[in-house]
Amino acid sequence: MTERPFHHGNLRAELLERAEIMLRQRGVDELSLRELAREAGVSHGAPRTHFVDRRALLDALAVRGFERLSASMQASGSREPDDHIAGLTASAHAYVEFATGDAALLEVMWSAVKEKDAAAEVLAAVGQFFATVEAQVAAGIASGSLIGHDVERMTLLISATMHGIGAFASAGRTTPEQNDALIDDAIAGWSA
Amino acid sequence: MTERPFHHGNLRAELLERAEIMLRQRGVDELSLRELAREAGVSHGAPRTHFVDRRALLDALAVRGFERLSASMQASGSREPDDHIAGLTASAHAYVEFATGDAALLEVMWSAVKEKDAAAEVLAAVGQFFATVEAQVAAGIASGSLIGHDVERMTLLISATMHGIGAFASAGRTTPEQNDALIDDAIAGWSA
DNA sequence: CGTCCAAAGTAGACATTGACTAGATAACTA
DNA sequence: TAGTTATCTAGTCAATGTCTACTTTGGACG
Repeated sequence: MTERPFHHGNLRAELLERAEIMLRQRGVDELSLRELAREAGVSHGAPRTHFVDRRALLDALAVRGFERLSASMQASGSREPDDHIAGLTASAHAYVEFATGDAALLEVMWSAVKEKDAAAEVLAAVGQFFATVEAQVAAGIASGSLIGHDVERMTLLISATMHGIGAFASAGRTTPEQNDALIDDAIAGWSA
Repeated sequence: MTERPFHHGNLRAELLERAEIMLRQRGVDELSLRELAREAGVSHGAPRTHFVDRRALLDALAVRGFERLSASMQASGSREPDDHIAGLTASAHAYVEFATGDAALLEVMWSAVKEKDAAAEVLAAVGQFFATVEAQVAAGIASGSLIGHDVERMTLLISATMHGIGAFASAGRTTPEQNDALIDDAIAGWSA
């Protein structure tokens, strides 16, 4: 019988880890701090040391989520350094994949951004996300393969469309094949 | 002192009414059945007669929401019976307006659709929503002012884009002027 | 008109949860 | 080694959703 030590040693990380899994399996509403603590084998008050309240945990999850999403989109997009349209398409695919694979987390992410007094780290993380898209859009416009003069406007439009397709996909309104088609249609409409 | 009668007489309607307001003011998380009952001046168990559980109330709100949204979009869209592009644009504006004015409700609506075992009435309501968009899209394609051969595909794409713009708008990522510009840009890309 | 019944609402209970507090314990540091 | 601080425990509290047994009301029906 391994005695459980007083100090967990890595509680914060484990809570985030387990929370992400629980989120994926059961959604935000079922995410309970106490249950998380139970699973991690600590007392119900322990999480408070690392997260002042439930929202702080969700904010931390949101930040991690945006980081992972941005990284994934950047990786996908840069696999085709010469064809910006293909890169943007790959990036959009990555977004939609994230939206279906981690629907609840994505909700948490945008909902954290939406909060009246959103945390600074969350805003920074969204900023990084938009910056990722903007870089690809800017490259596309600069190379002449994307229409539109205003980079910011195009970035918003493309982000919004990705977001919408992802939302429908995660709502089960579309099939994977339809998602691909929608992404292609969308980007085709804005290609020069 | 008006004695409160045992029978409220119209509790179900009043609960929905108050819930919608509370949703608008404080979001889903703050929506409490007990508080609703208190405000309506009934006991905490009374709502159970009309809504088996919290989710049933949210489902009912979702249905009402979709009905109102669909009606609003239909009204906006049909104000320009000859110009289908203008009609679609007006319809999109109506969606975004709904998204900003009733952000929490819209969340409840899509979240109700997303539920594993979504209620039949909810699915019917979403169906009506999509049918509304589809009618406008079909008219646009038939008249030759909208590109695309596949009505369903175009309906999904346009719905998703509206949804995305609405989401960003309600998240405060865009200004009203930007919303207008985004809608115009999007539809312009798909105009023949 | 009186009786009976189903619908509507009451009131109390229960488990669960997020939040807060005081105190115990371990780890680091000077 | 002593003191300080971060970490965790355990107890408490109010609020909530849900459930159940009971009461009240309005209407249908003989």
